[in-house]
Amino acid sequence: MEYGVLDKLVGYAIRRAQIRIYQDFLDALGHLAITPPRFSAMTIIQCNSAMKLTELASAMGIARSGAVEVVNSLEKLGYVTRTDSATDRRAFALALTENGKQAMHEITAAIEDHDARISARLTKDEQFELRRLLDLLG
Amino acid sequence: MEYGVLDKLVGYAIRRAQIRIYQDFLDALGHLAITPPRFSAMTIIQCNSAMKLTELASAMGIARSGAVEVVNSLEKLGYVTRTDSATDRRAFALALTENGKQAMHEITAAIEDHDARISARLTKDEQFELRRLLDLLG
DNA sequence: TATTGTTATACTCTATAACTATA
DNA sequence: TATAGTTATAGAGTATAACAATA
Repeated sequence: MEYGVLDKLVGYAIRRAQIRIYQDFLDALGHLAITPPRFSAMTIIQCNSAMKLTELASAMGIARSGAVEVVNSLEKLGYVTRTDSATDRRAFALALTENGKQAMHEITAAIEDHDARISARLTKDEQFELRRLLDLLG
Repeated sequence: MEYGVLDKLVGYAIRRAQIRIYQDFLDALGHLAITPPRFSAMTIIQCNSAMKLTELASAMGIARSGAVEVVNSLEKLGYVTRTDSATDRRAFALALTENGKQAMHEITAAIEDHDARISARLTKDEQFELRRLLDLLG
C-alpha cells in the first residue's frame, strides 16, 4: 500500500499518532464515559476554582456552545455542578462534585497509565523532546 | 489559567497540536471542501490503482461504512468515481476523475504549504526527529 | 451595547449491526 | 460461509447564529 505524500507530512504523522492514542484512551477510560475533552474540562475545572463557562470554553479552545455540551454531559454523570456566581448573576461558578473529586483520583491514575503506555517506546528524554517539538508547532 | 496534569501528558501535547493544525488545514483547504480524511482518501486512491472500498477503509484505519461516506462526498465533489472491478462483481475499482487529478495539483500544493507553515519554527532536523518520535508512538 | 449561557441547527467523523449481492 | 458495499442508527465533537437575562 502506497501513501504518497502523506508519509512526508508532519501533520499526517500527528494525525496517525492521534488516532492510535485516542483509541487507547477510549479503551482505558470508555467504561467511565470519559473522553479527552471531558477529561480536559474536569482537569481545568479542578485547577481553576469558580470558572465561568465562557472561560472554560476559551481554555479548551472551543465555542461556548460546545462547553455547554461538555458541562451538560459531565453534570449528567454527576461529576460537575453549576453553582451561582457570587459576582455575576448571568454566570455560573463551575465546580467538581464530591463524586467528581473522588472519580478524578481513578481517572487521573488511568490517564497517567495510558500516557505512559503510549510513550513507552520513548526514553524520558525523547518524551520531553517530543513535547518540546509539539509545543513549537502552531 | 492552570492546566494541571495536562501539561505533563504527551497525549495532550499531541491533542493541542492537532487542534491547531486542523484549524490551519481548514483555513487553507476549506474553500475546496477538502478535510484531512478526504485528502488522505484521495491520496491513497491516487497512489493505489483500482482499490476496493474495503482496502481504502483498512488503509485509512476506519470502518467500511466510514469509507462509504468519504467516497460518497468525494464523488459528489466530482473528484472520485466508482468503476466496476474487473475481477470481482461485488467490488468497485476506485479512481480519481480527470477533475480530481487536476484538483490534486492545487490541493497537494496547498497541503505542502500548510505543512511547511505549521512546522516553520522547526529546523529540518527537528521536523525529521518529530516524525521519528511520533512514529515510535503506538 | 456587550457579555453569559442557552438553544436550534448543521456538518464531520466515527462506530455497530443488519441487509443484498456475489464469491 | 465469507466478503463487498450499503444503509440505518447512534453518538461525539465542532461550529454559527439567534435569543433572554444581566452587566
